Amino acid sequence: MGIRVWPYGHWYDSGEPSPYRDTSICFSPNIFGSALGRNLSRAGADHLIRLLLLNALSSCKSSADALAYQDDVYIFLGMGLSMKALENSLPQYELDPCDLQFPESERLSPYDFSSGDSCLEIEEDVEHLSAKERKLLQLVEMGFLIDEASSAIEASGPDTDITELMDYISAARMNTSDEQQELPCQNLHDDEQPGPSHQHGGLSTSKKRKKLFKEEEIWENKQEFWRRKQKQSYKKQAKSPDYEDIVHLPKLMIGFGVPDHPLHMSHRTLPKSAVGPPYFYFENVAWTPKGVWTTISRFLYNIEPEFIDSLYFSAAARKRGYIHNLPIENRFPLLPIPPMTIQEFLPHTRSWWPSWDYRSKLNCLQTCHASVQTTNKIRNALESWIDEVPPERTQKYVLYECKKWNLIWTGKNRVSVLEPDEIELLLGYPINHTRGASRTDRYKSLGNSFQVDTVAFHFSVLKKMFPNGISVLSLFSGIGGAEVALHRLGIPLKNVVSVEISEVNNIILRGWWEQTNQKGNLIELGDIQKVTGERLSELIHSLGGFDLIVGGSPCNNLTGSNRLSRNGLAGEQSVLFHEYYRILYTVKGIMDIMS
DNA sequence: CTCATAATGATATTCTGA
DNA sequence: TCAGAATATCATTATGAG
Repeated sequence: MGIRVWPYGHWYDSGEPSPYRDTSICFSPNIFGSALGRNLSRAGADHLIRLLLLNALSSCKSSADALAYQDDVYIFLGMGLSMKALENSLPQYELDPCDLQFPESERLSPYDFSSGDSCLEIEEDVEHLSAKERKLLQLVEMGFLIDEASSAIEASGPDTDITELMDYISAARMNTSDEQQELPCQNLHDDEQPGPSHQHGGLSTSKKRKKLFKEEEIWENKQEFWRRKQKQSYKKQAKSPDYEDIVHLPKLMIGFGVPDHPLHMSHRTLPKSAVGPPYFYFENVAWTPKGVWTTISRFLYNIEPEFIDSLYFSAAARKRGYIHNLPIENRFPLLPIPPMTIQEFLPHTRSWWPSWDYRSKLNCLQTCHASVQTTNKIRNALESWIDEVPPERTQKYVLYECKKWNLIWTGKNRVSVLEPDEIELLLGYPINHTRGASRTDRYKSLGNSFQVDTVAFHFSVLKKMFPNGISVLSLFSGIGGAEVALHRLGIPLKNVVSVEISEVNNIILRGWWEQTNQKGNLIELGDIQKVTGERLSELIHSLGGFDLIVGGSPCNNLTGSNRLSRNGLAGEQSVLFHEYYRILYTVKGIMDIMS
């Protein structure tokens, strides 16, 4: 007897007998698509089940978890079933990972069936700095030059106490120079100290220089430190063998085309299985760790991601990848067109904007902003250059910080962070959209949201299709970027089911819904992991299906700004990507049955 | 408890000049 | 063409005040 593999969304409705009646098993359609709905041979099923169990058991967080993730396999256990039960239901299969023919790279770590705990521990964090490097960086941050710091460590060993190392360096300085050299932290305002970092810009001999700022000095040294470290790691790693498998980001991030730009692509053909209804729209950051977009695309019908920089829609950059099955013909931009440069958007900054700050666009709006310390340091560094243009090294330092933190000029030598109101406008939201939440929360929610004009450009094709309103399933809604975009396009919102766990964001969306006098239904669901197939089925039957499924899954573990847990798709928050396509497949499955 | 503040690197990619 | 430099990046955490 063969074993039938059921696509999730069909199993509970079909009434056909299955050896796993209480367990639904779903594979990524691209990997096991050929197995879906077919009767497999005993051997084929055997292999599949083994593969599935191995993957599931090694990636499941605990036996009580209903959901198990692995890049290419997705399992959903039916109600009341635990991993244990699944395991018990298959006693005939000897589960020994070693006798399976996995490629070495996919070999799973040993696991223990009796323990419910995870066997998938994230490997020890990306190897941090070595003890030696840590010491070196510490000294560099104190203002010592890299070369003297590293020779001190070479001589005394990496375990030497930091104060001893400092003594060593000052002693060494005494020997190499007749002049008394003081420690950098104590005195940086006098004449130069010898060292490589002073060769920048050939200014070391200039009498014009009045002050040598500690901040600039340390910044330059740190840059040098990371440059050297990068060089080392570059040498170490040869070119990656699976280079071709990786989705490459386009040089010009214009996707399939943006307004006022020659079209890159006028139409495309989608795989049959991906064609709507419903339409779907997925978003995430463009710059992810290697291979992430390849994986995402594989789960979403191998559709080519559309990489777009919101630079072409506003005064701020926002590089994102979008995977969707919307038509791309006859798109039109949202009106009015917002200001496209910083100077147009913030005219009052013009009078303070130095000529050497060549920026006309802001960088990506993030969830964090610069500290007052940073802006003070910049002011201090600039204030000594009365009536003259600061030297190149100062300009470089200031520009680096301004770009990094999106600082704008609000006074003579004074830079400031953007206000939440300004960010709202830059992202295309109505002003005061997030008002009411704490300042911190506003920055956070806005930093995590869609750029409305960009999304609206993609959604504009829906306007003709749904003149009587649209039903939207909005996953990871946040502050409602998709809803705002549709509303601004003039597409009536018939039903909106918003799945968002953050109460702050829910309040913001609800507030907007009321303020804009929406006539449709707003249904709020909290935790996406608790949205079951049954619940979706109820909703689909009562609302008559969804026209659009939109969502941007958490990017926390993908973005380069994350210093601590940039673990890729397996990371704590970004793993919820799997929920996106689980729900997409489920809804698609249920709607297929209905039609 | 909430809120604000400040300190905390690393990576992938593009650019550039020889 | 290519090595090295330059650039950009939807963040997390500890801490302290109220």
